[in-house]
Amino acid sequence: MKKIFLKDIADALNLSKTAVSLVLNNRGDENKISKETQKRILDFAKKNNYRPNQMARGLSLGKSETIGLIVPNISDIFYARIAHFVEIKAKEFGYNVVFSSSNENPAIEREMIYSMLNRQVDGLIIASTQKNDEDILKLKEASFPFVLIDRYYPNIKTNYVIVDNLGGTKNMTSHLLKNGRKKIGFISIKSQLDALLQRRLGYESALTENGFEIENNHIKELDPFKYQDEMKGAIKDMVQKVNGLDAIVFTTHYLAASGLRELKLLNIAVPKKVAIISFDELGAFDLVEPPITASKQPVEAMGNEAVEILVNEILKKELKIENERVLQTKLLIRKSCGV
Amino acid sequence: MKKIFLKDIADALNLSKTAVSLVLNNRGDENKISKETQKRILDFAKKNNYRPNQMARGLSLGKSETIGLIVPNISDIFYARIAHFVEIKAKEFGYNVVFSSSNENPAIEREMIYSMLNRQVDGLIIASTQKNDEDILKLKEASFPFVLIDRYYPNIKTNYVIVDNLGGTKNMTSHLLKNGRKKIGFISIKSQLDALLQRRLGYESALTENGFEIENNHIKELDPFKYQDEMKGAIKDMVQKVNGLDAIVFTTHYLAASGLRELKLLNIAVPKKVAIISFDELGAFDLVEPPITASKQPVEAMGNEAVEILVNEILKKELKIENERVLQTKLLIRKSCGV
DNA sequence: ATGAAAGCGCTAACAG
DNA sequence: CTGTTAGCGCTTTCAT
Repeated sequence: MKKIFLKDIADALNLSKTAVSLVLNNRGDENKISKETQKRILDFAKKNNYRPNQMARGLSLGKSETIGLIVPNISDIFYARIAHFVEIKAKEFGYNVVFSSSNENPAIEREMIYSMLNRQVDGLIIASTQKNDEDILKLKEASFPFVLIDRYYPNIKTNYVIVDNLGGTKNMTSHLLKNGRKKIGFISIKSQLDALLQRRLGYESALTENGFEIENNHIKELDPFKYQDEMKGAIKDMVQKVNGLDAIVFTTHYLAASGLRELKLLNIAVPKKVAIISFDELGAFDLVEPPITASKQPVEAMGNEAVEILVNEILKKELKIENERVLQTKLLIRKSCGV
Repeated sequence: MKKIFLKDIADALNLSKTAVSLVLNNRGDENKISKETQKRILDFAKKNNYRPNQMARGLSLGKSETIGLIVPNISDIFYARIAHFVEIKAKEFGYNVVFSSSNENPAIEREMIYSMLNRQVDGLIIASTQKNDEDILKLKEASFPFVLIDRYYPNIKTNYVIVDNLGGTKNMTSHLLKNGRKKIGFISIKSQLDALLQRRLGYESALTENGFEIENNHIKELDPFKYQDEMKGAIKDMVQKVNGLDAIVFTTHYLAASGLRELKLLNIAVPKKVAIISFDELGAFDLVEPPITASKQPVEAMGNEAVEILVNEILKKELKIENERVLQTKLLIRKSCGV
């Protein structure tokens, strides 16, 4: 594993660094370097396991062939799966990926954005805290290639790949209604995230369109960092105090998991007494008792499209086409809403 | 967001690049640069949002302040959680992390190792396919800082952070025995991974030490990529053909999930007829019906320790101390083994 | 067809 | 205390 440099191979072969560099970058023909010389170079490089120093290369070229991925939390299975597909697709295009978690903290997100810029990533995929208008705007003004994923800024025109949150939740709520539920609760996270707002709107519009009232005490929005503690109270309130509540829409997989946990502890029969339904799902939602009906997000497509848009953006430099993609979720019907 | 360089600030302040560089790297005092000059530099840099180009810096310094993480699959919740803790700890030490998935393919793993070396990562954390002795040896010979995580090479002396697979599984099997199970099956993945071998040994030693025979038809090792298809047959074989089999040890969380799925489809009562127990767990194992008893891996400690060892290694350069850590799993007793 | 030389942005001897 | 200079390893223009 002794390191060998461009110069070493030029010296060994009695050629100039230029020739070697050109050939190694597939520009031999184009520069009319004899087939034979090319072969000598290629062979020597392979034999000695030549590997260019990417920092030097990057410095010279002004690019790193790396893309940055910033998510709220890489250990959330949803973002882990996004990362997985981003990685695969990025690799197809020859890019590596560096990742960072913002932990929903806009200050950290900002720091991560700049840290990645310093490291000369060629582009950024961001599942933003959505409290960072300023930096997103700066990226945009600087024409730095980036695409928002999962969460976008409704007021800023950017590339993004998101999901139809309103439609998905409306669909979920309608499903409950179709199954005869009359008093449907809604448990979400207290947050400014547009996705969460849309999910609430979806829930509300399904109710309204079906002739139901929106009752404020049917709606709970929990603290993002204390939802586990608050869940029991929320469930008690809704099921025991709000008379006859017979279903709950959960806006995230972890809320649904937590909610089901509490329902079980409180000995409330699901779906008999209360039906539940979840936006997005955990790996084992089909094994849970009862298996939870959920709107599944198209993670693979999200990852793929984000990378495609980004790479497109990186390569086109100036001539940008803004891409705004809204993908559909898919309702997986299981037992938690009754038969 | 106009980019500003070291030279720009030197020019603007009528100083040399040296002075600026020194001050910005906190070596102002050490080089006896006047407090006042230092302040001017710092202020100007902050005001103009100076951010050094890390590729240039890295090239010059011969390091990147980045560590590489190679795992089989970042979308496996186990590795996602490892990645999460690795990231947090790395950040504490000022390192970024780039990740790659090998998809259990040693050729890809090799490619990723070299790709990361090219990108001048300062160190590597690898959950190896364990079929890459050659490259691991090369890293070792080259004294390149790295630590193995989750999977190690028993025959190669390296730094590693793993888990007591044998002990964990032995513990699990004993737990079943203590609960009165007499005919315990074992479902694993067909693989050369030492972890899996150890888990089998743990199972076997628990049986032997308690005076039970090891029956070959109580043991199934499924194809890593087709285990879902093979699971039904395995379960049928064991439960319906192997007379009176009353428990199954699963060596991974996804096997347990898949196994439970099939047991349910076959209408086999868990734990009444067959108890199950899992090595490691999925997020919702406490919600599953029945909640699955599982040996939980200390992911946070694994990630933390791997980074600590690695950083230590990176900074100490020559003077290495080999660290070999074996952490304990924790048995979470739930309902799937009977009361 | 091939090579010399400058330059990417930063760090660090060394000299003053 | 500060500045000059060389150099990290690679690419690329411009001569030859």
